[in-house]
Amino acid sequence: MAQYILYSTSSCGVGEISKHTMTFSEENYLKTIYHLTAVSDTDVSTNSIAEKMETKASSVTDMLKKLAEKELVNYVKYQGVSLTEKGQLAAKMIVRKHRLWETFLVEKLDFSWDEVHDLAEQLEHIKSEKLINKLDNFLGNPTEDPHGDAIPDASGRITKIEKQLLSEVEKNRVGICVGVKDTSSDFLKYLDKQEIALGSQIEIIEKESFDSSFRIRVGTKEITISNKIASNLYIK
Amino acid sequence: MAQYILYSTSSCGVGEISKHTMTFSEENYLKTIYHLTAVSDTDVSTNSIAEKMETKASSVTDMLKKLAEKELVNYVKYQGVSLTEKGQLAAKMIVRKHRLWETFLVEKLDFSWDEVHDLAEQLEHIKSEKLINKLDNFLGNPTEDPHGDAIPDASGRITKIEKQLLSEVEKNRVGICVGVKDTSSDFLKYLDKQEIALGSQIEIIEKESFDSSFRIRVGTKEITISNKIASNLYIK
DNA sequence: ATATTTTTTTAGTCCGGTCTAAAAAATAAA
DNA sequence: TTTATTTTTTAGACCGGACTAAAAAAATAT
Ligand SMILES: [Mn+2]
Ligand SMILES: [Mn+2]
Ligand SMILES: [Mn+2]
Ligand SMILES: [Mn+2]
Repeated sequence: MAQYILYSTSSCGVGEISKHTMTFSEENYLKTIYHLTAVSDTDVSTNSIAEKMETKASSVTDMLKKLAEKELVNYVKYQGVSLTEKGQLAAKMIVRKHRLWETFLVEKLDFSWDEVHDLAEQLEHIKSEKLINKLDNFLGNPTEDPHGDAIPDASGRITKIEKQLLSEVEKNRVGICVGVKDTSSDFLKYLDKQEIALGSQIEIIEKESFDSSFRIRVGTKEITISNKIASNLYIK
Repeated sequence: MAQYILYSTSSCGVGEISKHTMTFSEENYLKTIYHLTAVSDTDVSTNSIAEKMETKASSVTDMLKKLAEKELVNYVKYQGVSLTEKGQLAAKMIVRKHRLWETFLVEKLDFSWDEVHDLAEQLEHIKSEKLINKLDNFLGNPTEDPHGDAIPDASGRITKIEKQLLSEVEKNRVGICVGVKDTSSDFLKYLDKQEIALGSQIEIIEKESFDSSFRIRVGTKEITISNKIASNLYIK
């Protein structure tokens, strides 16, 4: 009875993963685990995956076994899951595709930043290394997507940009908006309404201690934003 | 016991079909029926679908029932199948997507015409009317794809170009190569080797009656091509 | 240390899409 | 017109990926 204890010993290149073709479902699970790992850095729980994917824990367990069988995750039952080298690389390639497609949609097809995520959820599953590398080139090898998120390069490397949540920045600091944490359409449309975009200059005028709201100057005009807004905006 | 006799009475617009989301498989069946109809114009047989899709007749029968249930095809058992108005429009939209993506890959990403079909087989299933219309615009609303096939417009209309198979053209005629019938990578690479491309001028110098081969001038140079080649090249 | 609650896994079902084998209908041959 | 062949459909199974309900393990509370 296999216990799915599969620790990757040798590393592997991008070429390896593209041989075994993955299903959409497998790709979505890998991507979710990758994103969950990024925030907590510990092993990821079955429930957290289920919650994020809006599925049931039992479905997650099933899939974790399959992914472990394919050596994409380290899975020990009741003890959560983590990505193997191979799994991490595969996940990064999906994220790469997602973010490059988002960039294409905004830069070339004139979509607005709140429309592209759902489309990229489809496009990220198109299987072709050549296509994505040509697309990358066509776009001028961008390092960030329309939401300010880093785009992994063809070998999976990420150049991470130092940025801080607006909510964790001291009064009087002036910075440039370089990213958003929440990428929901609602939030992005709110930012459009307030004329906050990537590249906007933001100055913190006042922090209200009572409700942790912020008085900021964005461009020329002064506005008040809630703490929830401030904690979803990255500045540099 | 339903007999699947579903004749479409009222016509329907593009908006209609985009509501009910189709599976990849359903889309592939529709597209196949569409293409088979184009050549014979009579009802399409179960076996011909199976052959073209490299699947089994029993699988086809199953799917035809489902498509009939959704009023995408007129299906009477043992009597073949045809597309309803709704089904034909849906099929055209898939073909539209396929050919626009092929055009994008060749025109913008610098793929060669023998590489794009398989990729377009994936991309044609991306669900978004807005995306495909924006892509169409980005490409300058092309009317033909890289193989000379007509691209249906947003409402499904096709401007068909008069063209003839090279094999059916009389001696001494001079024409422009405007399309290929076979779009296999092998055939397209052969044409590359012979420096025959869309737009090439072709003059028929001689028809060899013994093996029906052709002596042609393409550009400056003179070459001999088999009847099989000639019957897969369209000229105007 | 024991009982309770939460998390995770297992067992069993379902659905879409495929398959094989066998039955039924349509077509072709005798 | 009867027989043989081909085409098509049905019956039953499998697989991937989801679900519910119940069991088992882990975490928390008493
Ligand atoms: Mn996104
Ligand atoms: Mn993004
Ligand atoms: Mn094609
Ligand atoms: Mn084509």
